[in-house]
Amino acid sequence: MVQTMTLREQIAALIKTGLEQVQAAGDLPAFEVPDFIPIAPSRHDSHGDYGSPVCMGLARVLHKAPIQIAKAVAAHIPQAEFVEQVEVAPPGYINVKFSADWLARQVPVVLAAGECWGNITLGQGERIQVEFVSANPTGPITIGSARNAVLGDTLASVFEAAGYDVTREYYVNDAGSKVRNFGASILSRYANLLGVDMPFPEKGYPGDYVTVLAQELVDARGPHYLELDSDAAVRELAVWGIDRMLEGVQDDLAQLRVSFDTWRHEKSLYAEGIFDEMMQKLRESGYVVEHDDAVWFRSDDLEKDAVLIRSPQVIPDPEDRPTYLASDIAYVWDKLTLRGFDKAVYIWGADHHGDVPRVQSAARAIGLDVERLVFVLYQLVTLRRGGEEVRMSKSSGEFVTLRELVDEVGPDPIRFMMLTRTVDVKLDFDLDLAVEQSDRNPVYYVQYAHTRIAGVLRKAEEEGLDPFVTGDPALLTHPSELALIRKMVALPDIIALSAENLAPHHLTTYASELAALFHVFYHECRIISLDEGDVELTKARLMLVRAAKVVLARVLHLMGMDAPERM
RNA sequence: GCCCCCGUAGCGCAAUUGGAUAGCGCAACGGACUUCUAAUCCGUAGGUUGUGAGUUCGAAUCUCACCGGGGGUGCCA
Repeated sequence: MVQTMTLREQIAALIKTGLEQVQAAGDLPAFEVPDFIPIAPSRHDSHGDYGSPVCMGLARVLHKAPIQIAKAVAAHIPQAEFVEQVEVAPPGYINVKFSADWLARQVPVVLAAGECWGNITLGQGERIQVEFVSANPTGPITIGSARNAVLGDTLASVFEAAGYDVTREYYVNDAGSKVRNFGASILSRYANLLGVDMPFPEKGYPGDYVTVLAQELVDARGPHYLELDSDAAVRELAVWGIDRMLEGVQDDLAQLRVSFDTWRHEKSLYAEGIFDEMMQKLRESGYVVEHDDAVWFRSDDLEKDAVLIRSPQVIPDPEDRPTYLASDIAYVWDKLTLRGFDKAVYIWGADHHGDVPRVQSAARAIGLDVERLVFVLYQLVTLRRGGEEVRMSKSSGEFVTLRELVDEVGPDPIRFMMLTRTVDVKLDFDLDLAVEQSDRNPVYYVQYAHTRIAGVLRKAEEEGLDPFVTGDPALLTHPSELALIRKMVALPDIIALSAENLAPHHLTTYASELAALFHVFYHECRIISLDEGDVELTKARLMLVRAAKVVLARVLHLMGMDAPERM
């Protein structure tokens, strides 16, 4: 069950019709109907459920008071099943109030939709690729990447719900000098373990995990790699090490309930000739210049040129060739042309914001529509322990791994905390607070609502009632029941909002509000009553809480969280 | 030097993207369990949205300047 129009869109359509009809009827002079009609949920009950200030904007063109325009328009807004009343409020709002009957009747609709509740057709099957995490495979996943992982995965889920055909991809940076340093780091540790002195590379990776890898090698292969030519050994060990790290990355992310459809290796862009194809294109169209022992990408929409590749001669082995921008351009070409995605979404830390114009400009240079590139830049995570900031970097060898954190607090609190804030704000991750399992942690508030419903349904069964009864929705008339349903029917709009604005944090706000309305309802209305006169009401309310449970589970699952039956 | 992000109640953050009376959670204070899980609910208190101008019917939101905090970038030029 997929909704083709969200409530917001339906209301916009009604008002649009009103705007057209009022002119056709000659009640207002001719004017151009705006293609975007602002509609927002009302913040006060006296304003109905949704309101639109569209007539305020028309006051100037029509030289009339907004309230008069609103009245004239409102008179031409057609009837709709879900609308009880269209009201005009000063200074010129058009407010729409939902019909209570209609709201109650949405309960079985939600139940019928089940885990599909909230799905919309916004994306119209467009193929969208979300590339995220893509951390260098030269070490384990850190907490810094956790925000990326959660944002990317959740956004991908939101896109799926919004009707896109989604691919989750991890880009493996397995070419270039970092990889060589990684291999050399392993070799040096390996040699040391075997009692052979070998200097540690200047830009090597000092973390303990490298020594662990080296030990593994010693155990498995003995001194084999010392017998090889050291270049060959480094090369072999780099490939082996990266494979080993990727296994760990995949595993760690799985613990956070993040997984990928595809893993694209940077090296394969060279092996498949995509890199050469792209360079060829750029050369032909004159975007490439060579000077100072480097190849530059030159474009009028960049203030400065950007380094494409460090050495002008095309060296066959990408590991010997620090490439800067070039791989990224080949990769865009791969995404949008060779593999035919309609859109490519990049989830990047704000420290990469400088790369955005370069990639955009390069995409334009190879003839791609920049609108197809979507960048989500999030502010970085700072980690606190005991009130003190923990600096992290793989090259310093000091960091807190995702694995450690997940083992300690579980995936749900991490996911919720990473999602709560907008991407624009820096995230302070307080390890002490994350560990704390108390009501200071809003995660449990939402999950508890789900658990409570599960408890009620179990209780119903114990009392000999059928928890899956179909009741009469018309009996659901209590204000707290209707408030809960109002929130339930808003989910499709929340999904649209999150997808359009690349803002998955709306899900956490929504989940908390939904849970709050359930808790209020729970206090004000007894669900299971064994009184003879309450038989029908009990059925109706069991049906309502079951639907509420469906919506809570849906939004929790969209966020990649568990919807527990017990806590 | 230039670029990006942030500044909203004591603290941490929202505000459907320019709309009505700026919300939520912690923390504080006062209430509610012989009841389907109190990890809950109800109430009280807390604000010149960093400062100053501008844009307009209307600004937390857009523009400019300044003040604070964070991050990027500057070898060619």
